[in-house]
Amino acid sequence: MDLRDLRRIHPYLWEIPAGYREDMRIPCRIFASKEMLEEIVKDRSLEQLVNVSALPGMQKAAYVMPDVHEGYGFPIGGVAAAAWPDGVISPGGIGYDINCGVRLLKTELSHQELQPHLRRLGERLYMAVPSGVGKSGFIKLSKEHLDKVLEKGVPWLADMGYGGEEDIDCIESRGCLENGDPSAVSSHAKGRGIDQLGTLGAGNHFVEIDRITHIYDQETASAFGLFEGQVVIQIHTGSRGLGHQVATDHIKVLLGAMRKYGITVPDRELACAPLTSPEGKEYAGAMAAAANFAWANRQAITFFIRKTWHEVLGDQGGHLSLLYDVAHNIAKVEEHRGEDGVRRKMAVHRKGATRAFGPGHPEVTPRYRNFGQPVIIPGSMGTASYVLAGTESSMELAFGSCCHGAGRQMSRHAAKRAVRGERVRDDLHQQGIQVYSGSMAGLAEEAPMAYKDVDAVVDVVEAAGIAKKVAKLRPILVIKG
DNA sequence: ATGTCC
Repeated sequence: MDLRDLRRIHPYLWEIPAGYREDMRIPCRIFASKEMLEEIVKDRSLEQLVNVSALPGMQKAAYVMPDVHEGYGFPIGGVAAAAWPDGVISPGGIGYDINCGVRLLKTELSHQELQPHLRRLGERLYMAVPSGVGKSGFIKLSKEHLDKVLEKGVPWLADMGYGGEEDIDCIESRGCLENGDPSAVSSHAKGRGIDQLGTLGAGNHFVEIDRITHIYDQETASAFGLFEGQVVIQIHTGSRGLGHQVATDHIKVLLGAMRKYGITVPDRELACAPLTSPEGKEYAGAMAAAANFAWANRQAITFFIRKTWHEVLGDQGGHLSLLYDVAHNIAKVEEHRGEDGVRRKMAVHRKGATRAFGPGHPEVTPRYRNFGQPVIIPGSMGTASYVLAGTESSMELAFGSCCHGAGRQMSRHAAKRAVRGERVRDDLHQQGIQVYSGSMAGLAEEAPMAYKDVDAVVDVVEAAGIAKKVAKLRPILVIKG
């Protein structure tokens, strides 16, 4: 993509007009500073965005966030909405890690209070939350109970003793998409997932203990229960092997089904089917089931973190309450205004993008409704993370969405060539950050240098008006696959 | 992201 093909709408919003390529149905919009855009045009992410704008039923505009980079079919950091019921659903717009997401637990302790216990806590947490590719967990589910997880998500797991109503209330969609369909999930996918509840996985997934170093918005922070110096815990993981297999299985089916519906796409990786077709509904049901599994996974990890926390800290530890749990790889049917200003149902695909509903939205729990939905933005290892709040203007500017993290700027391969894992670990230790990881190669792939500057990414989404800063976090201890 | 190639 050439910078000259882009029109500047605002200082932090750019557009590729719908006439740029013949098959575009809607324009493409990019949230970025000029400096970021100069980097973004270097990979294929904007070509991929233009491809997305050509899918049947696309509404208003296809968006990318400042943390955008190339992905499978759709760019990571992308948001696109297909009209209900005439549009399509595309697994490439959701990603292989269905409902990859982040939750944040609030502690009642300050950094100083935790410090004497940190080493023991890190060692114990590393044992309590199994990490690494293919690792299994401590929960033994029967096939019948796995189906319950796939169908009912966190509310079922909470009934089994792994959480409470106050957790459910602070999860996007209350931890359950109602169309979760266990019968659309292959036995192969179920076999991969059955022993993986309560496991972290690998790659950029982590459990991280942070401290709040800055409050930007005192009123919202108080409503969210956040204060300066507070220790908080982030959990970043998804649907593990189960979600990956669901994506693999259904992409194959959809590739074969497109001809039947007369759909042509500019890239095979955009395989899709009409939302109301049997194949589209089957994928949507399987995706929802995998999403429910991912929420249940983050809930199970929360259970084991709470258990470990209390074992190490006793009564002094206090309660670990959930701030919020956000999905950043998911498609959901929501109501939004189209380009004509008329509200209609759409299947909003967010791939490496976070829902950021504004104040007053009925989908946001009453406890936060006056302030906007909490949005959790994890940085790369060793860098800051943020808690943001959704804004009213995000609803109009980007279907109520914002960025999801720092965003890669270096491939995994390039990162491994550039730095050794031992060096990354030692550098983090120098900064006072404890690292527990079973894979030095994994640490190299996730080195801070492999990621964009999260501070700059968050500054752009705030300046563009799609989220506002509430709190800044700095890492203390990180557990990785 | 992923039992990182059936």
